[in-house]
Amino acid sequence: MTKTAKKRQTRPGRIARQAELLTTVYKVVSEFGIDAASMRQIATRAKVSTGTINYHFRNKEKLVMEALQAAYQMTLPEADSAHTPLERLKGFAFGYILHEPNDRFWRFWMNYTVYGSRNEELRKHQVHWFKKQHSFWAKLVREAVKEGELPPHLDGAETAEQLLVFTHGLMVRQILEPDKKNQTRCRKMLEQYFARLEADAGVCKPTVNGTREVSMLSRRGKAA
Amino acid sequence: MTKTAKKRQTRPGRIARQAELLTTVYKVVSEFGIDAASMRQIATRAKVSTGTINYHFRNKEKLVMEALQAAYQMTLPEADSAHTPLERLKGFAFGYILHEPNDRFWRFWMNYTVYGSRNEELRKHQVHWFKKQHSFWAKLVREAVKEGELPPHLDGAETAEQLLVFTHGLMVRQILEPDKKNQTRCRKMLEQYFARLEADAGVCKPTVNGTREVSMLSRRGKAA
Amino acid sequence: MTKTAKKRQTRPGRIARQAELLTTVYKVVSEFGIDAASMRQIATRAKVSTGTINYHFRNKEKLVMEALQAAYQMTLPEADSAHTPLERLKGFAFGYILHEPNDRFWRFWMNYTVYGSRNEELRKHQVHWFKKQHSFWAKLVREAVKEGELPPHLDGAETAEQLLVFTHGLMVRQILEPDKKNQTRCRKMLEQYFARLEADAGVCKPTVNGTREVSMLSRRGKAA
Amino acid sequence: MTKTAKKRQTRPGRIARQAELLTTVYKVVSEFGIDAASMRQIATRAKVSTGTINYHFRNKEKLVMEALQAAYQMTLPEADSAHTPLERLKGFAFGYILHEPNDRFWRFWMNYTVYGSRNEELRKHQVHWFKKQHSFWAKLVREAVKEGELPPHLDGAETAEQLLVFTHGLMVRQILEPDKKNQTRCRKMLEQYFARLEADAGVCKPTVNGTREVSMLSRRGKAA
DNA sequence: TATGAATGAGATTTCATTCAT
DNA sequence: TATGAATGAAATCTCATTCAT
Repeated sequence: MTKTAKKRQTRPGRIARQAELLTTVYKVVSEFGIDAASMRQIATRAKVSTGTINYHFRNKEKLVMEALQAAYQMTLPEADSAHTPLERLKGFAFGYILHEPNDRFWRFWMNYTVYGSRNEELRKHQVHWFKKQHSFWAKLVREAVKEGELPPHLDGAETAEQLLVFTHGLMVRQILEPDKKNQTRCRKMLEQYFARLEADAGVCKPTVNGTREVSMLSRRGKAA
Repeated sequence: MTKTAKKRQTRPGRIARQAELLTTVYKVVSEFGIDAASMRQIATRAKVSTGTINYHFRNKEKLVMEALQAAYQMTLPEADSAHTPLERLKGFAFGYILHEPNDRFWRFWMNYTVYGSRNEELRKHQVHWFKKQHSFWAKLVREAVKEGELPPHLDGAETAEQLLVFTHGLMVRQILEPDKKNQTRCRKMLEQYFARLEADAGVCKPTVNGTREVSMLSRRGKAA
Repeated sequence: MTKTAKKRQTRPGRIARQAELLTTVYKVVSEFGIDAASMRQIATRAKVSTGTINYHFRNKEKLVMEALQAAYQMTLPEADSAHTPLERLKGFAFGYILHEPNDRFWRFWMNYTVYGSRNEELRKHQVHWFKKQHSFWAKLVREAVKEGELPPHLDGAETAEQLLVFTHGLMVRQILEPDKKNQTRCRKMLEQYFARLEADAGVCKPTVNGTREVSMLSRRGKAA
Repeated sequence: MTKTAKKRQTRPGRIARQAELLTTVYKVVSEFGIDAASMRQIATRAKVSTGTINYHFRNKEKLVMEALQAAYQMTLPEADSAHTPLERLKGFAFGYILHEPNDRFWRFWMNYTVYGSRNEELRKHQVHWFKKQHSFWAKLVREAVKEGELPPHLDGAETAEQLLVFTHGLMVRQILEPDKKNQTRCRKMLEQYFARLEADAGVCKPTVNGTREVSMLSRRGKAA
């Protein structure tokens, strides 16, 4: 077989072309799902030939994986400063409330995730990005705690994970009913989630009153 | 030719045959996803011919819809008594922690849900069942409140919806990493969720006044 | 093989049932064509099971053949008296002008004819009926000539055949454009055809003036 | 496995390939009819894969339509000069007398026409070509009248239409009985048709005055 | 690099027919 | 007689991928 991985050098022009392509992939997949998005459809929409796609990306699977990668890179790193850690965390979390154009990303993400349940390579890939996201959110939580925006007893990793679970749940909810009304409801639920977090999430593990006091203190400390 | 009349065994009757088929569908779809589950594969696994499937169910879409219906009917109505409302609610919620064999149902559910984002009929179908589930959980919450198992200020519908969102999020999390360790972590998160719920989720909607002492105490402590 | 032609006796009740069935066949085929008319569709429309059809008629081909037979028998033998031969001939010929419900018969006939071009048995069958029709029309022409309704020089067989050709052409024309306007035009063409026939078709073979006179005589004879 | 790369020969180019394919379609359909001509059969006969056909033509319907188009373009425009208008008209009309290889075209045409009775798009297509043909014949009739080859009272459009009807009828007749003997008979009928046309069809539309004595005489005789 | 015609496997679906009841 | 579930072959069409240009 001539499957001897001809490593292609990155050359100028090539990158722009590829980025365009990946954007198309991500659009088409978000609309039709991975299985139903055909290479021809993608090629047509991207205004290249099918041959070109298979030339650049070995096959469909690789193409989709690279598209996820690119999508993540487009979406995630809007990590600017000029905002407090909590504001930034909220910014990311509310990104899960679907609205043009970010819903495309999440639709793609959902398709990819579910598809991953029957393709180990894709799943690993997805987990990799999930972990990155998780640790980033955890860091933000810790910073927010340090700056007194969140109660001090909150564990970064744990709080981040729970928040991620909740936001993923919201996404499922919105995919189930993608109308405006439901989006508003979901936004409210997320606001409540944060309200509870900021006010007092001390109940979570330490049901003893001792810890509770700490929580109260922290609130007062904030009020002071 | 080997056309030596393969004598068909006495047929198991229409209903039995259909139930068998739907079980197979649900297995295959949970493993491969809706698009990747081919009619032939389903037929082979169910040991019928492809013609038989299309004879009973008009087409793939209808088949999958009926499979969901059947799966729901198998899974949901384990609404026994002999348990308190909260126990029963927990029972349902912890059903979202994947473990053989119920994980199959949820994998199927996830595939169906995501698929529904590009098939209005399926989506409607899914929403229908979601609403049923939601109102059932809401009822359980209200009963639990009435019996003092949950804080009095909790709104049935709202609490149920938030819980559903969280459990759906847990499901996504488990599909992303379907190993034992993660399942344990998810179970813990759900336990914490309930702990918080039982103890005091009073921040969310603090509009109620003075019914449950414990809750109120904690509030007062906060106010102090 | 158990293909030992179980000759089924004709029993009361059976005939009515069969007639009903054949009518349905003929309706369905006229709408969809022979290939596209499925046994299931016919069965459903006739409100019997597919098994019943295959029980009565060995297979689809036989079924369609019997349907033509039945259709011919329904359509053709409206050979009453109380009309002059020419009137009756016209009656048959104008039957080729499509209008509910006789158009169904001709649509069926056309499908059958074209289908016959790749099925010798059906073709033979069709030819058989065509010949019957032809000789009947020829007889009517001869009678019309005898009674002075048509010019004396007309040959029965030949005139009938030409008329049949023309009417078949009209049918094709009407299938091509099945609107009212075209039907009217076709009717006019047929009227003209008859006008020419009655007036003087003497030109056809004998271009000499001699025969022409005869023609004139016959007309006068009628007027006298 | 015998997957030993069957080297494809250098491809004959898009247009050549398509023309080849359409010729095959037209052959196969003329033999088996539209419904019975399977894509696979066509593919096999054309020595391409089924994929190739569906790549070039979207689907069977489009394929058949293009085949008719191509067939028309191959058959019709043999409009040379060096012949008088009447000769050319006769040339076209006698084209309806089936004989290799033009019978293929007419078989195809008949199948297409009948099929059109249940497919509006095909029917429209067929009507379009019919109209073209009709206006061309009408023009020839007018030219023939002008040159004195045909009686002056003949209306171009009407005469052409009647002639077309007759020839279509002859085609049906020949499909019904496709043997030599019948072909000869049909040819004779067409000759007679022309003979009558050339001599005097003055009865049809007696609105003209006095040009052709014979015709007028016969009319007067009738009036007397 | 890029193209797009060509491929052939495989997907869904339909169909005439069989046969246990 | 009559039924209708079951069959498996075959039909149409789609798809990822290859490869000569």
